[in-house]
This record gives sequence, C-alpha cells and structure tokens, in this order.
Amino acid sequence: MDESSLKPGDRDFVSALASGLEVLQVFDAEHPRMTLSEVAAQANMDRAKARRFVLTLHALGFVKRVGRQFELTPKVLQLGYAYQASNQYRAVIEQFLGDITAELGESSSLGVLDGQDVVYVVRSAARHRLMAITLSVGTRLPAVYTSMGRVLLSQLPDTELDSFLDSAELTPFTPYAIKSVAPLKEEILKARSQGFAIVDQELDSGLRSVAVPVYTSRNVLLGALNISTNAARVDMETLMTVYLPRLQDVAARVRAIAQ
Amino acid sequence: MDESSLKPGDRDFVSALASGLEVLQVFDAEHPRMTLSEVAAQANMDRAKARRFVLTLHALGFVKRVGRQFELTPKVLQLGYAYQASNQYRAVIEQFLGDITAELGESSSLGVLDGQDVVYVVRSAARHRLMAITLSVGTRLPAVYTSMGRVLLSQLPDTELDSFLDSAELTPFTPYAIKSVAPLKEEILKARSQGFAIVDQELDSGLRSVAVPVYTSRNVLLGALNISTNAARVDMETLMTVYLPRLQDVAARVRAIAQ
DNA sequence: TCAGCTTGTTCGTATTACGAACATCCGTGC
DNA sequence: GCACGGATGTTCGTAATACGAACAAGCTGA
Repeated sequence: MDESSLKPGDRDFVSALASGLEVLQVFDAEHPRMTLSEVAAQANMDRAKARRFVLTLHALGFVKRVGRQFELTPKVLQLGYAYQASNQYRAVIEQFLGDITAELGESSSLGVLDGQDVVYVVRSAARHRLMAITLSVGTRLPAVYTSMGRVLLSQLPDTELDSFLDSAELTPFTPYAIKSVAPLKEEILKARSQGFAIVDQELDSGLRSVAVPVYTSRNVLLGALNISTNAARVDMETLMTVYLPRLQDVAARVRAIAQ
Repeated sequence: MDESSLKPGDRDFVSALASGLEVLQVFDAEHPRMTLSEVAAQANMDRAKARRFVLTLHALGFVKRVGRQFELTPKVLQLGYAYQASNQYRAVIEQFLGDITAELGESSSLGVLDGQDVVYVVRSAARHRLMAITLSVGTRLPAVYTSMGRVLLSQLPDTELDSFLDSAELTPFTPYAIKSVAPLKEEILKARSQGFAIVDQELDSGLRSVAVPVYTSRNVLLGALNISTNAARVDMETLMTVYLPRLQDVAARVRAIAQ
C-alpha cells in the first residue's frame, strides 16, 4: 500500500465521510450548540448538505436536537473510547498523576504528539486553584510552545525533528514565546540532553510547566508527563528541585511496570 | 422539523457517513488495531468499502498505519472534546470528585443517561486499589444495573420511565442482578423517594456503588454522581453513613454554583 | 397583520461510492 | 528456491447516492 495518503478528490477518498466528520468537529467550546444554518456557516458548507449530515448524526445518536438547535450527545465520547482503552497503562499512569496532584497540589498530564500538536490523553487536575487551567482529555495545544511538546520533539530522530521544524508555524502567544526556529531547536536539543523540558510563560502568561518523556521497559515512548504551575506561585528552583524529580520518579515507576 | 429521526434508506440519510462512523467504532478495547480485512469483517462490510473508509480516516488523521494494520490516533479524542468542553461545570465537578477520592480513597464519577446506557463523563479514579475498576471517560454501562443509571431513571417523568422500562433489556450480569421489570421499577421508585440509589453486586461481583442526582440551581439535571467501592471492604453501613452524605454534600455544592 | 429573514424540505441529476474482478504480496510446505 | 493458496491491495464500469437550486414553512419585529 502506498505510504502517502490519498487526497480529497481521489477515487478512494469518501468525501461524504470527510464532510460529516467536519460537521461533527465544528461543534467546539465556542459553539456547543447551533442551528442548522450556523453549522453550515461554521463548516463553510451548503445548508442542505449540512442538514443531511446533522440529521444523519442525529439519527445515529451523536447529536441531539433542542428546539431549532443541535448539540452533541455523550455518545461522541465513544468515538474516542477505543483509543483510551487501547492504552493499557492509562489507568496506572492516571493513578500516578493523581498522586502528584495529591502531593503537590498541581495539575499533571500525559500527552502525546499528533501532527503539530500535543494532545492531552490523561489528566489529573489540581483542586482549589483560582487561576484555572481549563483543559480536558482531547485538548490540543501547539507542540512547540508546550513542555510536553518540546520533550516529545526531543525524542524524535534528527531527520524527523528537522522535517517537523521545517514545516512548524511559530505563532507566539506571549511576549516570552520563541519566535524563530533556531532558538526553538536549541531548546529542543537542550531538552534532549537534559532529559526534560521547561516552558515558561510561552503558551500563556503565568503558565509554567515542566515535562519528561515516559518510556516502557522496552524503550517504547508512551508520551510525556508534565506538571503545570502558576509562575507567580512556583519559582524556578522549586520546579527544578521538587517538581521535576517527582516527574522523573513517576516516569521511572511507569517504566518499571510497562512493557 | 419532524421529531422522528430519519432512517437508513431515507433520502436525507447519508449512508457513507454512517458507514464511516461504523468503521471508526469497530476499533474497540478488544480490537485496538486491525488489518483492512479485519476491519471489514468486524464492520460486516465489503472489503473494498472498508478500505475506502479506512484510507479516508487515515488521510484525515484519525487512523494511522502500522505495517498492514491500522489503529486510532489521539486525534479521535478531539471528536469528543466539544462535548466535554460544553459542560461548563465539568472542571469544578472534577475537582469535587477528586476531593472525594482523596478523602475516601474510592473512585467517583459523573455519568449521564444516553439511550439504554450510562456514559461516564467525568471520572476520578482511586489509587492503589488491587481490585481495579477499569473504566474511562466514554465508557458505557447498562443504566438498569448501575447506581447512576437507576438514580437518573428515577428522575424521569413517569411516562418516560415506563417507556424506557417497556423496551429495557434485562440481561443479568451476576446472580444478584434484578431479572424482571417489576422489581426494577420498585428499585427506581425507591431511588426516587430516597433521593439516592445503591446497586450491590448486580453489575459485577464485589462491585458496590451509591449514586445521587446532581442539579443546577435552576433545577436542570446535570447527571448523577457516584462512588464505586468493593463490597468486601466497605459495608453497607459505611456506604450509607459516610459515602452517601459525602455525595450529597458535593451535589449540594455543585447546585450552589451551577446555574 | 405583514414582510422579510431564517429555517425546513424536495427532487432532478451530476457525481460519488459501490463491489466484482483483477493484481500483488506473503507465508508455508515441499 | 519455488509454487501455491490465502490475504491484502487496487481498479473501474455503473448503480445509487449525495448535491444544491428552488420551493415551503416558520418566526420575529415593526
């Protein structure tokens, strides 16, 4: 089978499926419920076409109707379930992350690389934080501006890393954010030699995080573990001397059990 | 717009989307990765057809190829993200559930009704439990055999409850499980009058759980909160005198903040 | 009440998805 | 090493499916 993906317009590309998934994905945090016309506008699609997809998703149970508006049903969670269930170490990682949160009072996550983004796969949220970090499983953030992304990129072979950096779009979120490829690559190579990555207020002001890679005992990369903190509360020294060793401890314990 | 859903074969039903989603859903805990032929067999679909859908999902980034096999990518988590993000009280409920887990050392969840099932929407897993309860967000379990399901059913109007029970399939999982509709309805009505439901070893041997409904201050049902325990470790009295009040406390606190 | 805008729906047909059949690959046994 | 059979990969004629222009119905504000 040819390695390169087929494209829209190819005979084997089912454009109706692509359009239907496009419709499913226009429901987002900003648009949790919409009329048919709003769906069509968001999806940049003919109204009659959007109608068919919404009605089909409704018939399949993925969308429900409230008056003239539509919104997703919990059945959509099932679409991600197999991915979650296929990670056999997910439950134990969740437990370890919960330990971190219980002990340090910080949010902690497992993320994986997906295209240009990091996707949150497991998450243990800190409690009683006024400065809320609003993330959930499935959230995607640009890899280049997250500690997890940087540490995962550092584990790529050079050719893959260079290829990634060639096509990386650097759109700074804060004044602190890296703006060009050369310093970014330095940070990634630094993460490689250190075995961890710290990102300080590059994704959002006040957001400081540290991440380490987590491997199985057979050296298969499971993802990156991180702790997210508030820069006003946690200084760099605490991050390095308390939080990082904690992460490294968890990564080692996962490695000891994960084949 | 007609309230009754359209059916396969109707002109407005996009069968290609339905088939594509069917293919996406044959990846499950038992079949996390499959060849094209295996996908076709699981989906009960012509091989060439399954190929087109798998190739399209691959082109869209939802599926990746490993040799001759295909598996889901973390991008599928994005399909559920909007549902999660649209629940504006999710983060705070997650925090409260985390408190329960920290305090009692038990798993705690928020679930909602979806068809005949309860779907886990928020989950805080207990740590260091040898008797593992393997669930994740997106997991579906039969409403009639779960405490959350029973308590959610108890909040339905009578006509809806009777309609649900008319079509309910009772397939007992354990010797303790209710086998017919009359005693089930009694349990549900009991849950309605008590304001909570307890299910004891009906879903799985050793699994004991208690659930309460959680409402907003405007009396909109958000779902059910539960605590799952091991019957060998937690007796009924502790469940009633320690765990249940804890749940009711959380439900009240959610109500106080949730509009 | 009426007009204008939005939402809901229909149906002729262009285009798309279908599957039978052919092509290629891989693993096993001699 | 080679042949064979089964599994996997792909093509292409065409049946049928999805498309969108246009009509129908509903809603809201003046």
